[in-house]
Amino acid sequence: MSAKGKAVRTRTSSTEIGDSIFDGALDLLEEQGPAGLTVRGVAIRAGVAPMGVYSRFGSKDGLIEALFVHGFTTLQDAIDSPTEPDPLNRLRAGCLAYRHFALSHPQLYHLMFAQMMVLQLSEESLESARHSFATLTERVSTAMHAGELRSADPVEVAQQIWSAMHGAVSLEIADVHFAIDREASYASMLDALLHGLGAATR
Amino acid sequence: MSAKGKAVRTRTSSTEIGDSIFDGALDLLEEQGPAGLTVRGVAIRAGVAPMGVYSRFGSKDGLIEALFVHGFTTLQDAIDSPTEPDPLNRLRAGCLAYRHFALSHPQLYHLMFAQMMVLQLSEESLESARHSFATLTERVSTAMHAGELRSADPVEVAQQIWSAMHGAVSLEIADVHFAIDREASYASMLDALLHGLGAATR
DNA sequence: ACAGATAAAGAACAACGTTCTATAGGGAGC
DNA sequence: GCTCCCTATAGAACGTTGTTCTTTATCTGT
Repeated sequence: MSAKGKAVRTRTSSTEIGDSIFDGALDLLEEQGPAGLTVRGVAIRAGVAPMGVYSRFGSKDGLIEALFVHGFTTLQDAIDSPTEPDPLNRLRAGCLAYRHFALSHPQLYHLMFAQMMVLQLSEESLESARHSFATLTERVSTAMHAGELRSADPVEVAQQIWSAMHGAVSLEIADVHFAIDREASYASMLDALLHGLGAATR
Repeated sequence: MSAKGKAVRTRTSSTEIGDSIFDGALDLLEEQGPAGLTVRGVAIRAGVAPMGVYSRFGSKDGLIEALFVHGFTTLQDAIDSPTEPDPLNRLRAGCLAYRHFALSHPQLYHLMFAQMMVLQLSEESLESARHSFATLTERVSTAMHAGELRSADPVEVAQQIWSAMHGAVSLEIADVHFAIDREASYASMLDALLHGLGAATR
């Protein structure tokens, strides 16, 4: 309050706004799910005005799109991070890391795939999803060349593996999972599929 | 308009309102996706007042829950409908019917799983999801008893199959599918998994 | 036929995403 | 350092949404 009784406007340094909003959105999303992602809620969390979402991300959808890209970029890193010398083991470890990412960020993972049917996504954003798929395909291809998986179109095989992983973690984070040991169930499904694709029994 | 210039209220027979709203919601959902599912939009489509959603379904969420139950009930029928004499073939046909259902009702399928992470669902509604899973488990169990799948906990195995199916169709209806022949890709993944679970090579 | 309960229609309210208006930060020029 | 102007920030207003409240018509029981 100023000496004249008028409210004093505070103003955030413009270099911090984008990050504050993005971090606030990420936090609110995991804490409250998609219902927590309101423009006002994010702005309050970030300590800025709601208009900041529009100047920085263009719209609420733009903010969601930024979360989408961040999610796929992080997912790609997860698939890519294992460094086992054996190609099949490296692929498998990447698949385990996939689940770990999803379970560590359940709401973000859910948003990434849910928004594909909802949001009008830019080519650039879709590219981030494609990159994570390409990383998986590359790992599959390497295991094929090493003779550890039956030779086939690596894209087709990667699609199958991705489908299985996505289905498993989606049901798991939604708590629609009736198996007792969820981690073992995921590993077992993965091994059954890899075996069906030509891997030696694990 | 009455002779006195006052609008004449029309009133729908109460036995029709619930069905009109539900059918309107189902149509709008498939035509426009979740964004089309507004209370006013559904009411207009059904030719009733928005308040009808509340008296019949309790809330917008209640309407969505009715769609959820309808979806899972229909999905269960799809899994259950094949009558092939051979248990493994019957299971496999049910899995193909699963995909057919999802592709025929992409938005409904998406809503069914998306809402699991969003909606506070009644025990009754969750039971409809469990019933469709139980049907799949039963089919798995029968194939095991016939010696066509390796003996294991049928729940665990059904969970794996469901995960793979769910992942595959989810990515397919979201158009995140890089394989050339999607139907063949699904069948191939299914067969690889069933083979890994003990089925003779198809 | 009449009365009362209930649910249907229509209006109003609070919260939402978005756009508009007022204000302050930051950079350029002197 | 000071002034001016542009831009982005905060705050307010607007249209749409889900929901609740009020009015009105249907339905049931006597």
